[in-house]
Amino acid sequence: MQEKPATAERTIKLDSTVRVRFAPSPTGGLHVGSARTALFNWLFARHAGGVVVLRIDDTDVARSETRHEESILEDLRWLGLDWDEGPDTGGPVGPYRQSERLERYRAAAAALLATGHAYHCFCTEERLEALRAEQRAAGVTPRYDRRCAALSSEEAGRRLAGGEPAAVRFAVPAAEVAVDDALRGVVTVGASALGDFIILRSDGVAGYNFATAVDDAAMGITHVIRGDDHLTNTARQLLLLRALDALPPRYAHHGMILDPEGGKLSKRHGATSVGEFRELGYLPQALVNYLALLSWSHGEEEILEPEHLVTEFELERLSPSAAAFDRGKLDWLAHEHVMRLDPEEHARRFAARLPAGTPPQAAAALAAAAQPSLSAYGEAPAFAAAVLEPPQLDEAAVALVGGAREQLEHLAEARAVAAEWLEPAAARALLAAYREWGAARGLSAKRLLMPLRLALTGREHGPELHYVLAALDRATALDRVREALDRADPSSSAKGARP
RNA sequence: GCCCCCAUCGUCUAGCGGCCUAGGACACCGGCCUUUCAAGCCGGCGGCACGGAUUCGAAUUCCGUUGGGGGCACCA
Repeated sequence: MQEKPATAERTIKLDSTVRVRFAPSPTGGLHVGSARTALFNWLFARHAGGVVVLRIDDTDVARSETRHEESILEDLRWLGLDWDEGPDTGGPVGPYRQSERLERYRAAAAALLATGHAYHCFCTEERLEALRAEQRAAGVTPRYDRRCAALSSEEAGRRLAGGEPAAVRFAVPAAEVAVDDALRGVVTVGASALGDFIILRSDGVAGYNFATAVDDAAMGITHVIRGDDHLTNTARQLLLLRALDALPPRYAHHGMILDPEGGKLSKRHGATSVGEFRELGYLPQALVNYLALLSWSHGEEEILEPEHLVTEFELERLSPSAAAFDRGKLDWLAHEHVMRLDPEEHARRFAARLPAGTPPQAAAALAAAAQPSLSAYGEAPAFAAAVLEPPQLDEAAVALVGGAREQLEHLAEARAVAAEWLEPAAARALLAAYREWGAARGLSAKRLLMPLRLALTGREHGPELHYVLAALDRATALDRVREALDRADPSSSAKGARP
């Protein structure tokens, strides 16, 4: 018996308002993969002027935790992905936690039982496990053998009345299911690959596919954008929706995120959760931009702010293939976003990452020095420490400093009569005068400045020197120069130390 | 094992039968700038997985192979 595609004749009304949902499971933090899926849904809905629903899929009672729900909401907010209806805000089709909707699932299951679309199953876990092992060994797709479907209603009723635990299974029709995917066209899944799955566990809690189908219908969800790992689930949900006589949403299955080697994304390759990227100090708009660019593109433009993404997003341009997570490209994009940030906003974020007690003048100078090169604010402490922490000069550095005594003493004199703190511009002017003075004596910029850098920071590399000078107060700068000179030639310290 | 999906530079992608001796971005390499390292700017390297078929013409369509990914729970 051939059956026509389920969705073809049941398309969503064109004039209906777009309604999408994020449906995270609170069994852990928000993964970048889930965040990207949420982002696509959000972009699609916001672009269309639609409604975003946040639904907590917490039917896994054993693994769901409130603290995870809270952290997911926090991560979503941090990313700027807001919702119109959800467990915190409420809404017309609530409640928005599946654990609070169990009665609805039971009622729907009862309806399916009554119409013969579902049946009670008394099989034990042990039997099911053995069955699966057997099937696997025989090289066939493991699936329920429908033993309990053959039970007469009298017998089932008798066993139920006797208190025997029973789950409810959906009777999958022996036909093919056609998923009309927005990105892939019609994908046909043989029902033989599905098996009669459980819609209500023996403890009375709904299974994932059932709760999802019931809620997508009850909440008026018009579009479901999700990873292609859900393709076979979609077939199940379509069957369920049809049995429930409900209109299915439009589905779009995008590709998944892979690790840099093309495998499954895992911790082995660094941060994988939104929370980790936040802690590393990435700008949320940068992570959003990067995630959007994995599987989606907009011409040659790559650096896009969230508002821009909303106006340009088109579902049809989502790629059906998988994409590897590239930390290098994320860092480049993040860097671009840092450079575009308002300098004051940047300085505020930078300073917030510095140790307590860092002088504001130092923080300001270092922030200005760092803006053209940072990718994430987690880099701030090390960037600042390289300048602020007492310098450690090695032998070579000491020798270089010793060879530049005259220049350094001249610079120290100039610094000694200047303000306690120098703005970067003032420091730059001071250095310009120093270079002029040196040039008149035939000293190259390098011979003037490298010894100074070494004396001040002990390092060959670092921010431009005027920022270094601006980050150190007068006393500290002078102490460092004198100390370095002292080490170069202790005997001349009396000469070197001027009032 | 069975079922499903995917397949353009190392990576993300543009390309939707002739505008393609395949464009952009990251990375990489080289140069410039420069007190250093970065950053920035300029240039270079580098790809249609393979085999058939359709067509006057294929990266673009179809079939197969190979490769990768996903699914196959009283998890979601």
